[in-house]
Amino acid sequence: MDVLHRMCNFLSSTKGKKLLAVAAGESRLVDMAVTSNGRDFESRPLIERHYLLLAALWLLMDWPDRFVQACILARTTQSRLLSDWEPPYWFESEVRKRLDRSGYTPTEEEAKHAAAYLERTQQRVSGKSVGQLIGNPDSMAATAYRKQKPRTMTEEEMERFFAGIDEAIRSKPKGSRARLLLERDRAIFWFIRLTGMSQRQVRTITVAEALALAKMGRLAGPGRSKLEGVVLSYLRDVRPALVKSRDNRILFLAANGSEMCAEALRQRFVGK
DNA sequence: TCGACTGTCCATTCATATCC
DNA sequence: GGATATGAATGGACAGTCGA
Repeated sequence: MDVLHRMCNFLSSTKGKKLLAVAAGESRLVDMAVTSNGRDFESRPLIERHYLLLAALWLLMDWPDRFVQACILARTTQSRLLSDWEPPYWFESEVRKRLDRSGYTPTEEEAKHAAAYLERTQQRVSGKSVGQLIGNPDSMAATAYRKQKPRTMTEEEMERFFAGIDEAIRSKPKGSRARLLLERDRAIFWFIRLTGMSQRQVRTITVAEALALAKMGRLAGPGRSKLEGVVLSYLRDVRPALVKSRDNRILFLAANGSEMCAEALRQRFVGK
């Protein structure tokens, strides 16, 4: 009962919404929007509770095979399922044993099932998508579905990309942390686009170096004035709200005021 | 207003691939 | 072969949200 209650809450949370989607898709439940506004299970409308309960029951039937398969498809790992509570042994042991992805090597059979699921749900079958589903995009099993390297974005696609970021920025309240970080991301993207720098160079470039590059760098014409505009507006509107120490000379800062790590930068890119 | 809770951001760690 | 990039798993910190 404890697990069922926990699953109902988990499925309605952001971290559990992918698992809920898989449960709805696989069980042929009528898909229904569940608001993730921090409410607990008891305070949700009856129809939502009914839906969540059905999804949780479906997942826990045929324990543990169905549950594990759904978690793999939803990329839900043991740490998300086991954090912040004390699960019963029967639940914890199976979850740890079968959903701990560290050092995991997927089989061809698993890749085949993942590809079939992607096709069934009308998603693109690629090395990356199959690899993500089976937990290791670099595995031999996933590589078999790999096609060619992604091409470089066209100018038109690039414009749409930046328009998307602008739209996301406008959707956030002025002065909010989320808006601030999006504005920083936009500056980073423009900086990379205009300078062609690697992510490592962009992470470590100082304010002085960036200003020098913008004012007298190798860029010519509109590119240079655009770069200068990007740097100056970032320094005026965004960086002062992120910087914690006056001694910090790094241009692009993480939300905590320190230099961004490679993974953080990559995650921001991938998320866009 | 405040406390509980959720969601987001990102640092750390490890494994592997790619480039020079 | 070393340096660097990429990708995944994990968990802590903290901002945001909501109800009492």
